[in-house]
Amino acid sequence: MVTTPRNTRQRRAVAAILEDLDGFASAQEIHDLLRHRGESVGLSTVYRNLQALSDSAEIDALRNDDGETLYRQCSTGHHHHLVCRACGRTVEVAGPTVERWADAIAAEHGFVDVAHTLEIFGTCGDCTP
Amino acid sequence: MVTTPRNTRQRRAVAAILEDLDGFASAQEIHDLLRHRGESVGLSTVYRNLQALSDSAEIDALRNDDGETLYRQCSTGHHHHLVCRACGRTVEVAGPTVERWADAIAAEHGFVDVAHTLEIFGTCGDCTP
DNA sequence: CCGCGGATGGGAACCATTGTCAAATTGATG
DNA sequence: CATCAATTTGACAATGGTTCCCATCCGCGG
Ligand SMILES: [Zn+2]
Ligand SMILES: [Zn+2]
Ligand SMILES: [Zn+2]
Ligand SMILES: [Zn+2]
Repeated sequence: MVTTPRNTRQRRAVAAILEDLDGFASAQEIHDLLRHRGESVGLSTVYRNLQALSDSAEIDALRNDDGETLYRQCSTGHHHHLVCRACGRTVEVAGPTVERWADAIAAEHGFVDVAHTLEIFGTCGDCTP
Repeated sequence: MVTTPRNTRQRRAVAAILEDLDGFASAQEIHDLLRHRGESVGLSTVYRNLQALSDSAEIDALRNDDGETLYRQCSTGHHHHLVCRACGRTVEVAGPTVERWADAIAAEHGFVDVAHTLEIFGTCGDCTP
Protein backbone atom coordinates (compact mmCIF):
# COMPACT_ATOMS: atom_id res chain seq x y z
CA MET A 1 0.00 0.00 0.00
CA VAL A 2 1.32 3.40 -0.93
CA THR A 3 1.27 5.88 1.91
CA THR A 4 0.97 9.55 1.08
CA PRO A 5 3.55 11.65 2.90
CA ARG A 6 2.18 13.89 5.57
CA ASN A 7 2.00 17.61 5.16
CA THR A 8 4.20 18.73 8.01
CA ARG A 9 5.63 22.15 8.72
CA GLN A 10 9.13 20.76 8.25
CA ARG A 11 8.40 19.21 4.89
CA ARG A 12 6.83 22.44 3.72
CA ALA A 13 9.79 24.46 4.95
CA VAL A 14 12.30 22.29 3.11
CA ALA A 15 10.22 22.39 -0.05
CA ALA A 16 9.94 26.18 0.23
CA ILE A 17 13.71 26.59 0.50
CA LEU A 18 14.25 24.46 -2.58
CA GLU A 19 11.64 26.53 -4.32
CA ASP A 20 13.62 29.70 -3.62
CA LEU A 21 17.12 28.42 -4.31
CA ASP A 22 18.31 28.50 -7.86
CA GLY A 23 21.50 26.48 -7.42
CA PHE A 24 22.48 23.18 -5.86
CA ALA A 25 22.90 23.14 -2.10
CA SER A 26 23.92 20.59 0.48
CA ALA A 27 21.69 19.28 3.25
CA GLN A 28 23.70 21.22 5.79
CA GLU A 29 23.45 24.46 3.86
CA ILE A 30 19.71 24.01 3.61
CA HIS A 31 19.58 23.27 7.31
CA ASP A 32 21.39 26.57 7.98
CA LEU A 33 19.15 28.51 5.64
CA LEU A 34 16.09 27.15 7.43
CA ARG A 35 17.52 28.20 10.76
CA HIS A 36 18.20 31.71 9.53
CA ARG A 37 14.66 31.92 8.29
CA GLY A 38 13.40 31.08 11.72
CA GLU A 39 11.80 27.90 10.36
CA SER A 40 14.18 25.66 12.23
CA VAL A 41 14.15 21.99 11.29
CA GLY A 42 16.18 19.15 12.75
CA LEU A 43 19.17 18.12 10.67
CA SER A 44 18.01 14.50 10.48
CA THR A 45 14.68 15.69 9.22
CA VAL A 46 16.29 17.81 6.55
CA TYR A 47 18.25 14.79 5.38
CA ARG A 48 15.19 12.57 5.42
CA ASN A 49 13.02 14.98 3.48
CA LEU A 50 15.69 15.66 0.87
CA GLN A 51 16.18 11.95 0.46
CA ALA A 52 12.46 11.38 0.08
CA LEU A 53 12.10 14.18 -2.45
CA SER A 54 15.05 12.82 -4.35
CA ASP A 55 13.68 9.27 -4.30
CA SER A 56 10.37 10.44 -5.70
CA ALA A 57 12.28 12.34 -8.39
CA GLU A 58 10.89 15.68 -7.26
CA ILE A 59 14.38 17.08 -6.88
CA ASP A 60 17.76 16.26 -8.42
CA ALA A 61 20.81 15.16 -6.48
CA LEU A 62 24.47 15.01 -7.37
CA ARG A 63 27.76 14.62 -5.55
CA ASN A 64 30.44 17.26 -5.69
CA ASP A 65 34.18 16.67 -5.58
CA ASP A 66 34.16 16.74 -1.80
CA GLY A 67 31.72 13.85 -1.67
CA GLU A 68 28.82 15.94 -0.45
CA THR A 69 25.40 15.37 -1.92
CA LEU A 70 23.82 18.51 -3.35
CA TYR A 71 20.14 18.98 -4.07
CA ARG A 72 18.17 21.20 -6.39
CA GLN A 73 14.65 21.55 -7.66
CA CYS A 74 14.94 21.25 -11.42
CA SER A 75 12.62 21.08 -14.36
CA THR A 76 11.14 17.70 -15.09
CA GLY A 77 12.63 15.40 -17.66
CA HIS A 78 16.09 13.93 -18.02
CA HIS A 79 18.90 16.47 -18.16
CA HIS A 80 22.38 17.18 -16.85
CA HIS A 81 24.00 20.13 -15.13
CA LEU A 82 26.59 22.80 -15.58
CA VAL A 83 27.38 23.75 -12.00
CA CYS A 84 29.50 26.55 -10.54
CA ARG A 85 31.88 25.08 -8.00
CA ALA A 86 31.91 28.33 -6.04
CA CYS A 87 28.28 29.38 -5.74
CA GLY A 88 26.29 26.39 -6.96
CA ARG A 89 24.64 28.34 -9.77
CA THR A 90 23.33 25.82 -12.24
CA VAL A 91 22.40 25.64 -15.87
CA GLU A 92 20.35 22.65 -16.94
CA VAL A 93 21.54 21.11 -20.15
CA ALA A 94 20.06 18.41 -22.33
CA GLY A 95 22.33 16.10 -24.26
CA PRO A 96 20.24 13.66 -26.26
CA THR A 97 23.26 12.67 -28.31
CA VAL A 98 25.16 11.75 -25.19
CA GLU A 99 22.30 9.67 -23.86
CA ARG A 100 22.10 7.62 -27.02
CA TRP A 101 25.85 7.29 -27.20
CA ALA A 102 26.07 5.98 -23.63
CA ASP A 103 23.29 3.45 -24.13
CA ALA A 104 24.81 2.25 -27.40
CA ILE A 105 28.24 1.77 -25.83
CA ALA A 106 26.77 -0.18 -22.96
CA ALA A 107 24.64 -2.42 -25.18
CA GLU A 108 27.59 -3.05 -27.45
CA HIS A 109 29.48 -4.55 -24.50
CA GLY A 110 26.61 -6.60 -23.16
CA PHE A 111 25.88 -4.43 -20.13
CA VAL A 112 22.32 -4.21 -18.85
CA ASP A 113 20.53 -2.06 -16.28
CA VAL A 114 22.53 0.88 -17.51
CA ALA A 115 22.74 4.33 -15.98
CA HIS A 116 25.09 7.19 -16.55
CA THR A 117 26.33 10.21 -14.66
CA LEU A 118 27.35 13.34 -16.47
CA GLU A 119 28.00 16.68 -14.83
CA ILE A 120 29.98 19.68 -15.93
CA PHE A 121 31.73 21.73 -13.26
CA GLY A 122 33.30 25.13 -13.68
CA THR A 123 33.44 28.63 -12.30
CA CYS A 124 30.68 30.94 -13.45
CA GLY A 125 31.17 34.50 -14.68
CA ASP A 126 30.02 36.02 -11.38
CA CYS A 127 32.60 34.02 -9.44
CA THR A 128 35.48 34.92 -11.77
CA PRO A 129 36.94 38.26 -10.62
CA MET B 1 62.00 21.45 -5.24
CA VAL B 2 60.39 18.32 -6.64
CA THR B 3 60.96 15.25 -4.57
CA THR B 4 60.93 11.87 -6.26
CA PRO B 5 58.84 9.32 -4.36
CA ARG B 6 60.85 6.59 -2.70
CA ASN B 7 60.86 3.07 -3.96
CA THR B 8 59.44 1.28 -0.97
CA ARG B 9 58.16 -2.28 -0.67
CA GLN B 10 54.68 -0.92 0.03
CA ARG B 11 54.61 1.36 -2.98
CA ARG B 12 55.76 -1.50 -5.18
CA ALA B 13 53.14 -3.84 -3.74
CA VAL B 14 50.30 -1.39 -4.38
CA ALA B 15 51.51 -0.74 -7.91
CA ALA B 16 51.77 -4.50 -8.54
CA ILE B 17 48.19 -5.08 -7.43
CA LEU B 18 46.93 -2.36 -9.74
CA GLU B 19 48.98 -3.91 -12.50
CA ASP B 20 47.16 -7.22 -12.03
CA LEU B 21 43.63 -5.95 -11.51
CA ASP B 22 41.56 -5.32 -14.59
CA GLY B 23 38.65 -3.53 -12.94
CA PHE B 24 38.17 -0.67 -10.52
CA ALA B 25 38.71 -1.47 -6.85
CA SER B 26 38.40 0.43 -3.59
CA ALA B 27 41.29 1.20 -1.27
CA GLN B 28 39.94 -1.30 1.22
CA GLU B 29 39.64 -4.05 -1.37
CA ILE B 30 43.21 -3.42 -2.43
CA HIS B 31 44.26 -3.50 1.20
CA ASP B 32 42.62 -6.92 1.57
CA LEU B 33 44.16 -8.24 -1.62
CA LEU B 34 47.58 -7.20 -0.40
CA ARG B 35 47.03 -8.95 2.89
CA HIS B 36 45.97 -12.14 1.13
CA ARG B 37 49.10 -11.97 -0.98
CA GLY B 38 51.19 -11.84 2.14
CA GLU B 39 52.47 -8.40 1.14
CA SER B 40 50.68 -6.68 3.98
CA VAL B 41 50.55 -2.91 3.87
CA GLY B 42 49.01 -0.51 6.36
CA LEU B 43 45.62 0.85 5.37
CA SER B 44 46.81 4.45 5.69
CA THR B 45 49.69 3.67 3.39
CA VAL B 46 47.38 2.11 0.81
CA TYR B 47 45.26 5.26 0.86
CA ARG B 48 48.31 7.50 0.60
CA ASN B 49 49.83 5.64 -2.30
CA LEU B 50 46.58 5.44 -4.22
CA GLN B 51 46.08 9.14 -3.69
CA ALA B 52 49.59 9.90 -4.86
CA LEU B 53 49.24 7.72 -7.93
CA SER B 54 45.93 9.36 -8.70
CA ASP B 55 47.36 12.85 -8.21
CA SER B 56 50.16 12.14 -10.63
CA ALA B 57 47.60 10.79 -13.10
CA GLU B 58 49.18 7.33 -13.11
CA ILE B 59 45.84 5.78 -12.18
CA ASP B 60 42.22 6.78 -12.60
CA ALA B 61 39.80 7.34 -9.76
CA LEU B 62 36.02 7.54 -9.64
CA ARG B 63 33.32 7.43 -7.01
CA ASN B 64 30.61 4.82 -7.02
CA ASP B 65 27.04 5.24 -5.82
CA ASP B 66 28.05 4.35 -2.29
CA GLY B 67 30.50 7.22 -2.13
CA GLU B 68 33.56 5.01 -2.21
CA THR B 69 36.51 6.01 -4.36
CA LEU B 70 37.58 3.30 -6.79
CA TYR B 71 40.96 3.13 -8.49
CA ARG B 72 42.25 1.52 -11.68
CA GLN B 73 45.32 1.57 -13.80
CA CYS B 74 44.11 2.64 -17.22
CA SER B 75 45.61 3.51 -20.52
CA THR B 76 46.95 7.02 -20.86
CA GLY B 77 44.91 9.78 -22.43
CA HIS B 78 41.50 11.14 -21.58
CA HIS B 79 38.69 8.61 -21.56
CA HIS B 80 35.66 7.53 -19.61
CA HIS B 81 34.43 4.24 -18.22
CA LEU B 82 31.74 1.64 -18.57
CA VAL B 83 31.86 -0.06 -15.18
CA CYS B 84 30.11 -3.17 -13.87
CA ARG B 85 28.48 -2.34 -10.57
CA ALA B 86 28.85 -5.95 -9.41
CA CYS B 87 32.42 -6.94 -10.27
CA GLY B 88 34.11 -3.70 -11.27
CA ARG B 89 34.97 -4.95 -14.75
CA THR B 90 35.66 -1.93 -16.87
CA VAL B 91 35.65 -0.93 -20.51
CA GLU B 92 37.45 2.27 -21.38
CA VAL B 93 35.50 4.43 -23.77
CA ALA B 94 36.45 7.57 -25.62
CA GLY B 95 33.82 10.17 -26.36
CA PRO B 96 35.42 13.02 -28.27
CA THR B 97 32.00 14.32 -29.25
CA VAL B 98 30.97 14.53 -25.61
CA GLU B 99 34.14 16.35 -24.63
CA ARG B 100 33.61 19.01 -27.25
CA TRP B 101 29.96 19.29 -26.42
CA ALA B 102 30.68 19.80 -22.71
CA ASP B 103 33.31 22.45 -23.35
CA ALA B 104 31.07 24.27 -25.80
CA ILE B 105 28.16 24.33 -23.35
CA ALA B 106 30.37 25.66 -20.59
CA ALA B 107 31.93 28.36 -22.75
CA GLU B 108 28.53 29.38 -24.01
CA HIS B 109 27.49 30.15 -20.44
CA GLY B 110 30.67 31.95 -19.46
CA PHE B 111 32.06 29.22 -17.24
CA VAL B 112 35.81 28.81 -16.96
CA ASP B 113 38.13 26.21 -15.46
CA VAL B 114 35.79 23.57 -16.74
CA ALA B 115 35.89 19.86 -15.95
CA HIS B 116 33.37 17.13 -16.52
CA THR B 117 32.55 13.76 -15.06
CA LEU B 118 31.03 11.05 -17.19
CA GLU B 119 30.72 7.42 -16.20
CA ILE B 120 28.46 4.66 -17.37
CA PHE B 121 27.39 2.05 -14.85
CA GLY B 122 25.69 -1.23 -15.58
CA THR B 123 25.80 -4.96 -14.99
CA CYS B 124 28.13 -6.88 -17.27
CA GLY B 125 27.27 -10.12 -19.08
CA ASP B 126 29.15 -12.29 -16.58
CA CYS B 127 27.20 -10.82 -13.69
CA THR B 128 23.80 -11.28 -15.36
CA PRO B 129 22.57 -14.84 -14.70
C1' DC C 1 78.43 2.77 6.79
C1' DC C 2 76.01 7.39 8.34
C1' DG C 3 72.55 10.44 8.65
C1' DC C 4 68.70 13.03 6.78
C1' DG C 5 64.14 13.43 5.57
C1' DG C 6 60.51 11.05 3.32
C1' DA C 7 57.55 6.88 4.23
C1' DT C 8 55.11 3.86 7.20
C1' DG C 9 51.35 2.21 10.29
C1' DG C 10 48.22 1.92 14.09
C1' DG C 11 45.02 4.43 16.20
C1' DA C 12 42.58 8.70 16.87
C1' DA C 13 40.07 12.19 14.57
C1' DC C 14 36.97 13.86 10.88
C1' DC C 15 32.68 14.50 8.86
C1' DA C 16 28.71 13.62 5.99
C1' DT C 17 25.21 10.70 6.55
C1' DT C 18 22.23 7.19 8.77
C1' DG C 19 20.16 4.79 12.76
C1' DT C 20 17.57 4.97 17.26
C1' DC C 21 13.59 5.73 19.80
C1' DA C 22 10.70 8.44 22.85
C1' DA C 23 7.81 12.24 22.21
C1' DA C 24 5.12 15.21 19.14
C1' DT C 25 2.14 15.78 15.18
C1' DT C 26 -0.99 14.51 11.59
C1' DG C 27 -5.20 13.10 9.58
C1' DA C 28 -8.96 9.96 9.59
C1' DT C 29 -12.92 8.74 12.25
C1' DG C 30 -16.92 9.16 15.27
C1' DC D 1 -14.19 18.63 18.92
C1' DA D 2 -12.15 14.28 21.03
C1' DT D 3 -9.80 9.97 20.13
C1' DC D 4 -6.32 7.27 18.41
C1' DA D 5 -3.22 4.76 15.29
C1' DA D 6 0.37 5.71 12.31
C1' DT D 7 3.72 8.72 10.70
C1' DT D 8 7.18 12.16 11.56
C1' DT D 9 10.30 14.60 14.23
C1' DG D 10 14.74 15.63 16.59
C1' DA D 11 18.50 15.11 19.86
C1' DC D 12 21.95 12.04 20.08
C1' DA D 13 24.61 7.93 19.07
C1' DA D 14 26.60 5.20 15.62
C1' DT D 15 28.61 4.27 11.05
C1' DG D 16 32.05 4.09 7.58
C1' DG D 17 35.22 5.85 4.35
C1' DT D 18 38.99 8.71 4.58
C1' DT D 19 42.48 11.69 6.64
C1' DC D 20 45.47 13.18 10.44
C1' DC D 21 49.05 12.39 13.92
C1' DC D 22 53.45 11.14 15.24
C1' DA D 23 56.89 7.90 16.88
C1' DT D 24 59.39 4.76 14.31
C1' DC D 25 61.39 2.93 10.11
C1' DC D 26 64.17 2.84 6.13
C1' DG D 27 65.59 4.31 1.21
C1' DC D 28 69.26 6.56 -0.56
C1' DG D 29 72.86 10.01 -1.46
C1' DG D 30 77.27 10.99 0.24
ZN1 LIG E 1 18.54 18.99 -12.58
ZN1 LIG F 1 29.38 31.00 -9.34
ZN1 LIG G 1 40.37 4.93 -16.91
ZN1 LIG H 1 30.41 -7.81 -13.71
